[in-house]
Amino acid sequence: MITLAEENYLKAILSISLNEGGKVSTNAIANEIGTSAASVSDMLKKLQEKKLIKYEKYKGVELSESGQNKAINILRKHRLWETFLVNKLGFNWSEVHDVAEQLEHIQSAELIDRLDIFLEHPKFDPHGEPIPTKEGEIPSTNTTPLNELQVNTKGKIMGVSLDEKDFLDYLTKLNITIGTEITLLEKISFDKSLSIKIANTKQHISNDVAKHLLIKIS
Amino acid sequence: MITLAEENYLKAILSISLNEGGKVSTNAIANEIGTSAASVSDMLKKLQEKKLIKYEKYKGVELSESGQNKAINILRKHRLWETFLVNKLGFNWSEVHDVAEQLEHIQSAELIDRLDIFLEHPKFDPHGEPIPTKEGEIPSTNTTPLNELQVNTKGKIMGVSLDEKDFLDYLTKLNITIGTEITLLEKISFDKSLSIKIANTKQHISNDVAKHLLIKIS
DNA sequence: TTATATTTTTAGAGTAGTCTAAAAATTTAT
DNA sequence: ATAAATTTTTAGACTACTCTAAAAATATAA
Repeated sequence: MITLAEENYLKAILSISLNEGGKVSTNAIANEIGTSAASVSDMLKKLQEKKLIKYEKYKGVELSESGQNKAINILRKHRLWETFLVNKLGFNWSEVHDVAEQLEHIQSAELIDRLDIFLEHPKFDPHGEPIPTKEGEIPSTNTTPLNELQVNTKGKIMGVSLDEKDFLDYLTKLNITIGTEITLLEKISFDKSLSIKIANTKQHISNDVAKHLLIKIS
Repeated sequence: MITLAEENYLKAILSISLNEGGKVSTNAIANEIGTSAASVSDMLKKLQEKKLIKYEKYKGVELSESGQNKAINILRKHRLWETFLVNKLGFNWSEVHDVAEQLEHIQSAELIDRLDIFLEHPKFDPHGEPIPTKEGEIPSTNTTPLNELQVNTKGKIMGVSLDEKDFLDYLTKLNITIGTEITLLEKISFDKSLSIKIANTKQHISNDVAKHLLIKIS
């Protein structure tokens, strides 16, 4: 049986390796989970014994096949629950993360199968992130972070790569949501901030915001 | 903050006192939770310190007002989730207990408010048990266990007071469900078993089954 | 390439919850 | 009303997870 703490470690390792690729460091995990490096070191030993990770002391860690399956399943559950909370219960996209973090640990494959059916097999969650399939595939989205686009490129916002209330509420204030058409007007080299056009209105956003906006070029 | 274990103790104490009334014994709790009396004794001290129960050594325990509020809220969550699982996800009434036992611990008042709205403010769960209100009222049902009825009484099954798979599957096999019209034909004094009539068919059930069938006399 | 800084691990300890065995209190029965 | 049975509590120990402080390993930089 897998414990709640173990599930959170697997999830953290998956999340980091999806963002950075390659082996994951002890410190990166500690930072992601909000715990000490010592605790992480301890837990890595346990996960190693359960064959959920491949781990060599001082050399970093990666998920084993069974560990990756478990982690992807948690991600699937998280994104399905977020979809439920927004599409069925009427939550705002900025309000669902914390509750989904609890719901993702509910143990029942049947429940998730039925939830998936009830939601009519959604492909993306309310933040535009792809929902892993039951078989553990994470569909790729073919999008580019806004800050990597060339000036004068036009595109559509397909998703956001950060699920934090303040960020999402700020986007809402800027009239930015999934599906919004956007044009990159200018890149300021000094602070990497961007001028953009949304619904014929010119706006200015920081690089920190832009890098979490996933664009499909049109 | 209240822990998962503490929530389960409060729930157990509420459940026992709803069934038996009066103070609850250490052994009764140990039995309900499936743990040792020693563990219960330990936990009662902690709950006492948090003012969730009124407890005197060797004298039994009852919920404090705040403890009762918390326990009733857990019961409300359990029954709302069971309703969701059956009414929206299509689970059978015999399959929902274990998942609801997990879901009842999700911490979010907003979630439960919205779930209640989504389900259109159900008054009863799939087993006919009343769903406590947000204010902590448990509506009374005015029903009588089948085994306490007099011979030749006619009535309707309004609920069942036991949420166990085997029991519920057996009822389904007997064509017994919420709303079923039933007539008590005969009480066998030897083993307290009963002859009943359902949909013009005569059937025979044990006292153990009958006592969990809640009847409204018609 | 040797010293310094950073990262990671180990050591030792604390909390929450559990257990068994034994002691203490209460209840029941003669 | 005292002995026996039952219930409850205490004592001591174990697991899972966490922490801080110190030691060990690795990476960086003069």
